[in-house]
Amino acid sequence: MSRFPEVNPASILIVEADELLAQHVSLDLEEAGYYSVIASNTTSALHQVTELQPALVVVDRVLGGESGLNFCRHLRNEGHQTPLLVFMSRDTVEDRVACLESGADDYFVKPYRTEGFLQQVRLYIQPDQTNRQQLRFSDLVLDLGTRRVFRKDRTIELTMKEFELLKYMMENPREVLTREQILENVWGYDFLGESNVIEVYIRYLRLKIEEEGQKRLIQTVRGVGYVLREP
Amino acid sequence: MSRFPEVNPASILIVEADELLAQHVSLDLEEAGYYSVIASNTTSALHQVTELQPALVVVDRVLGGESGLNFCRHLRNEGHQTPLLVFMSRDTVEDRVACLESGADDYFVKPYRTEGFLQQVRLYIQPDQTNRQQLRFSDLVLDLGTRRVFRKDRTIELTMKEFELLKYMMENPREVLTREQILENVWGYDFLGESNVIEVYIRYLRLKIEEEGQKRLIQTVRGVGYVLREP
DNA sequence: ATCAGTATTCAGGAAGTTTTCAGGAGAATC
DNA sequence: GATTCTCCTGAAAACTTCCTGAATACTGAT
Repeated sequence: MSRFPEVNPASILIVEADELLAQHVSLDLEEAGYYSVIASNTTSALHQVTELQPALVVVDRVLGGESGLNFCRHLRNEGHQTPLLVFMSRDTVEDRVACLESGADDYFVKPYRTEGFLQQVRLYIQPDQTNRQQLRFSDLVLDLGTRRVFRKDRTIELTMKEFELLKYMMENPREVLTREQILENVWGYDFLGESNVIEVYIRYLRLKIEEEGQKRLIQTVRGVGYVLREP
Repeated sequence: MSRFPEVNPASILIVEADELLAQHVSLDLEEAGYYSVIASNTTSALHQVTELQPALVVVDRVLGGESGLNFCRHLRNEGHQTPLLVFMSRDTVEDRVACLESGADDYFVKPYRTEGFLQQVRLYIQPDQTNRQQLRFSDLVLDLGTRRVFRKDRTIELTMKEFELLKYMMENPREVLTREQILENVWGYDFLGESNVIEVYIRYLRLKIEEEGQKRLIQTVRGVGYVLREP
């Protein structure tokens, strides 16, 4: 178990089709100490809102064909209370009204000034949302509350043993864990049987969290065990 | 076993663009019995943190264009738990808060007083991190936890026998080891077969750790055996 | 020049790991 | 209580990597 308190920044979802702008916003937010995730369309965004449960959502009014305001309405209709900020290109009275009517909490105009934007963000982030119990490693997030994992925009469901194993590894990142250690900590055995449970479960985890040519995070250390480590 | 008891000082990473200051901090730390490594930019620093796994990281808030605090945040987001100390030029309430919010554990103000600085360092170096088992010889670091070797900026993976052999040699630096000793300690044989395993493995090690015209550390002592010694 | 000691190369076998599969335990549903 | 489903776990085959001895080339001392 970690001796150092985990810093658990609040997550913010950016719903933006313009990739460059999205990256820009993301950097600003990370610089301010938040953890941000980008969704480029409303389908993905909707998924993220329900799964990741961000503390705040930033939506562009125009999402390449789709309407950001419709997205806001949809979220509100579904009962989501997450604070919503809307990016706009123009700033007329009608625009403002349309924004707020769609369920958004606030809006701001592109091009935005970083400092003003961050002030607004701070205003809407709920302080207690920042303390969700999560373990992070690289682009992997393990939510201890919902017992789920996120990687990129995928949500991964884990079974009991898979979860325990990944949790143990994420509590000891970059440390080579021997089979003995794993068996003892995850299975509670204090002997080394001739079973290959560990191998099988490592495989399950790899299948789930290393889909489609993503970089391998669970590495084999031949003759010793396994490590969670970036390639 | 070596006549000179191997001390195992904790490694400290200094992330500082100002070379003079970096050297100064480094000297202070080495005088206090620590092993220090300097990184002049965040890219290099990130690499060192993941590979060398220092017991403590000292970061300057200003890194010639880059932000030290962003570096702290980045580390925390990636799941690193290493204690972080931040150098600051000013000391306002906002500065302190910004530091701590970035995930740093503590801060101190330039110009620093050596004694106070060292006290803080001692405070944050965890006793069991001090024992992050590493063997060092010249610019070679053997990490017993991750079972890897670092030389300069390179990370080298070793196989089981290579690791055991290098470990044995690094436990007995500057000592000429006979083939008998090596066979007994690394292979567990108490007889001298007519095999040339040792030669072959010495070669493997040389290939891996003496890349590209670096100085030869594993020397042959004709008629006797091998030594780990600087040229 | 000779020769013992060392370096290099290589290929087969040993050891370790991945993958697949099937049966059984236990929970959930009807 | 029966049925279905998911999850867990051993066994075995397929695969990969590492280890090792043998054969050959090189080196330095006398």
